[in-house]
Amino acid sequence: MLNYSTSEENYIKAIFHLQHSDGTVTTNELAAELKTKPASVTDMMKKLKTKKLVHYQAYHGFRLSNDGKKLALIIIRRHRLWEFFLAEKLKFSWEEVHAVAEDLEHVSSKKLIDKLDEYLGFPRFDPHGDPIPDMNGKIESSKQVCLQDLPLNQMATVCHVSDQSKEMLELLGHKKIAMGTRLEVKRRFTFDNSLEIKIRQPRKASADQSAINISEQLSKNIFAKYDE
Amino acid sequence: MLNYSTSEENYIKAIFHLQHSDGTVTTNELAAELKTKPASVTDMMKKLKTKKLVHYQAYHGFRLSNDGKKLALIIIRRHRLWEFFLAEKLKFSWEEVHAVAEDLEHVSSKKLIDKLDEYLGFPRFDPHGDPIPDMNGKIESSKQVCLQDLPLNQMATVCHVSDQSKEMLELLGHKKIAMGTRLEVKRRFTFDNSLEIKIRQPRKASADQSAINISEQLSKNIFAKYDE
DNA sequence: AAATATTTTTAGGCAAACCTAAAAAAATTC
DNA sequence: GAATTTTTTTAGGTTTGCCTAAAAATATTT
Ligand SMILES: [Mn+2]
Ligand SMILES: [Mn+2]
Ligand SMILES: [Mn+2]
Ligand SMILES: [Mn+2]
Repeated sequence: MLNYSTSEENYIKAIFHLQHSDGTVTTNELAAELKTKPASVTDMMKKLKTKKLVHYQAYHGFRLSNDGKKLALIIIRRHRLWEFFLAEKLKFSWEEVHAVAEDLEHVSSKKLIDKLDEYLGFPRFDPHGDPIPDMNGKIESSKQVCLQDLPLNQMATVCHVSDQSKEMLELLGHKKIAMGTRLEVKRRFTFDNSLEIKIRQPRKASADQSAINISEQLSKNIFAKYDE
Repeated sequence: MLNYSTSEENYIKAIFHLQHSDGTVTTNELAAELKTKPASVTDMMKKLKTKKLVHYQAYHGFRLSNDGKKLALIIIRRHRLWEFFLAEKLKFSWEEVHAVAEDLEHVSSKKLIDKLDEYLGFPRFDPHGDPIPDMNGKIESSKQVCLQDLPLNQMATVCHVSDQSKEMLELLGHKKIAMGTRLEVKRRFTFDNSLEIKIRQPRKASADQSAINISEQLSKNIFAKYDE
């Protein structure tokens, strides 16, 4: 595998994070994620396409190729191992590790990362609970939990609904929740254990991100997997 | 202190390494050190001058300003701490650490480096025996040794001659060795403990780098300090 | 001190990664 | 399905860091 610039790596990682199962990623989404302009994204997509890291057709979004996915997992592996090192060994606090790892992840020596992994005792999760890909890019799929058990602000993808009654489906339809819907819990009200959640609209960058409410009963029947 | 690019940092560090006591550094020297072209060096010197990191006058070489020196010591601190980490904790071999540290040194979080320093137990020397600057940029001046005790290929600066007789000075003059001469020992012959040394010509980039021979008797009377 | 050789700078260009503004395509609304 | 809005791309520009070739300054020889 060749060597990629910091910028290319940041794009690849961002696409990986935005892209889920099915998903193609849009120009505006990626621009928002990377705090850059849509025109810059288009430039970069053309380049990444010639390097065969993404599938891209003008005006129709893009997704990682197999090589692109492999690369993304390498970068995520680096990132999370460094986060673990910073928290575990250097006693950085939980919230500080990300920013520093954002730079360290671009040091590309494979030997460095594999030795670091060994030194740390092959940790399986980073300080945020996200799984660390192994040497072969294998990543533990994070467990599925019901919405009640989801940490606040943890983006997750709906993957299971335990009650499939007509009434339940009616409610889900109304709330615009379906299999594959990506959401995060923004607040938990202790009075009645109701949740305030935000649904991430696919193919809409900054569209109606308004929060909706979920009763405890409903939340216990919706299961989701943490997004990476 | 502001943030500098990887390229700027590499230039600053290279100037520091080439510049000794007195010394101004020349365009060709720096170009050779950085494996770049003289024209690129001139471009960068103009920029570093406007940033007040070097004193530079066209056609008359350059040297680091006080700020430039401070920055150089920060980068060298990072570099050597990472080398120590790689060798000591990750069990990298002696010769492997440099290349990796060359990248890690550009991750600029001060907190990262200070915590790393603490984690490593405030080491005073890197795996090559070079001193590690402390948090304030203070660096231990490396000890002076006679040429016999100098490790092979360790660039050093002549700083003392114990025998000052006419005969000795005549010989030194002939061999073109003087106070401040920079040299390195290339071979040691076990038969008679004579040394083959190379003298680095100041203000001449790739000039007559031919090796000369030094008898054991002479070598024991010449003292030098490791260069950084 | 002239002539010659070497070193350094200038001039002009290129690639990467950004940007703004305008044009084109796609999606949405009427 | 036509009009409007939104998204995406194109066109053209900037900065950084590099390059080659030519010109200018300095150093060395003769
Ligand atoms: Mn990054
Ligand atoms: Mn993390
Ligand atoms: Mn470096
Ligand atoms: Mn070293």
